[in-house]
Amino acid sequence: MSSTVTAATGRPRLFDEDAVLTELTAMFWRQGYGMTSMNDIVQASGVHKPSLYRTFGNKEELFATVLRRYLTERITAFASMIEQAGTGIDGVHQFLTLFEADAVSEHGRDGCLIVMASNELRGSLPGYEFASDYRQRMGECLTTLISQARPDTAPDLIQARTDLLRTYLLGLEVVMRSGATAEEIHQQLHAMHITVDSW
Amino acid sequence: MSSTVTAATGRPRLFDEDAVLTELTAMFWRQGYGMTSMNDIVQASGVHKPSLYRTFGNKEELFATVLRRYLTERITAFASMIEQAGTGIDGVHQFLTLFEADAVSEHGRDGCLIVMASNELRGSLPGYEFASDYRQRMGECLTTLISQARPDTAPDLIQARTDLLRTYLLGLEVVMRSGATAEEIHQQLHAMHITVDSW
DNA sequence: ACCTTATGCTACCGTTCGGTACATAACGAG
DNA sequence: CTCGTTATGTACCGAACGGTAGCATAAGGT
Repeated sequence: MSSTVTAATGRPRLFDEDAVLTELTAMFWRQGYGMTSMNDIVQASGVHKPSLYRTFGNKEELFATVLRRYLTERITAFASMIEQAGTGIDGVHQFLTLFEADAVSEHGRDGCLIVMASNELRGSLPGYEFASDYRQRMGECLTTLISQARPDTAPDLIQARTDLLRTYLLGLEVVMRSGATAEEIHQQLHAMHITVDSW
Repeated sequence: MSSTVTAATGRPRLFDEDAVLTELTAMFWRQGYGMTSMNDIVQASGVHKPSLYRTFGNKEELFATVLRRYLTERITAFASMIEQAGTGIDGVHQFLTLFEADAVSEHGRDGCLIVMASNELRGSLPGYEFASDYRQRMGECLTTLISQARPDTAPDLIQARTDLLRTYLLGLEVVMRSGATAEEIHQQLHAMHITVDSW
């Protein structure tokens, strides 16, 4: 008897599932959920509708898959920035600079997909439940960063600084998506650099 | 020959245009633009479709009207909060408390309509150009508040504090819309209270 | 009274939406 | 070679979308 893995018989699929998800992530990110039709998705992915439905379920499940994938990648990138930034107060400044570089990039201009989804969709659709998860994971990363900046800070204060920085960054993602220039984003971050100096 | 002003003859309309706009504002605010159909609008307003189109144009123009109206009301409410809050650092704390009271209200849970619109729609539709206007007017109000808090502060620092507070409040509106509890919002604002104390 | 103007309302338009039947093509297993 | 399985692609479905034509009617002005 073979293992529990069933043999993958039948015609192999011609498209790369991961590449398709990457393409569709960019599209949802740009246009939002409601403004992206299944025909748009077919055209962008090059995969015909029945194959999409067989592979990803319906539009809603497809979007949930995209969001899940985006969330893990985003948090990974976030953690990577914090690791790169190093420790001490300079680490926080470094992190803000890394965040800015990401913010003014091509995708950065579109803000955050999770923030966009939680703003557009309420309850009845996916994207909503991802927002609190995103906030929490973001908070864990920032707590690490802030703890390393001033190791002997009281936990309450670390928590407060984490909340401040996190909510501020969420606001910045809104600003980014609403069409701010690179200079404007730079100026916004300057305000946070000054605040960090008082920590 | 009469004057250039044409006489307003004919049957007067039966519905209150302003009341309808109020109702539709709440609806768009809850559901977003894309998720609100014209049939939803007909049902919510009690006005039939042809009357709506005659009065407000098409769906897009109707939404623009709603946004414009919301923007002025929102800024007025914002300025009113700042006026109520008074001067000094206590004034800033007062303002944050007033903001919190508004945030946990029924409409407050839906965040900000402008933020929602600028997140959902990009360029091709209204809501986008309102975002920068909203940010600027919000900034003017906050500059007043912050200038009154510490009258002898350098303009650069006032600008930085304005940027920080404004972007933070935008982030808070995202948090509000993504389903945060009243306690969570209170905790978030605590972080800003602490920061304000260092000003 | 009469004409003008705008109304409420029904029914409908063409288009696009998300989602599917169906026939066929490419594999592995016997 | 045949059979079962899974993918592909065309063509299509009913429903919902935003938007309108048309008509009887109600409220002015003169």
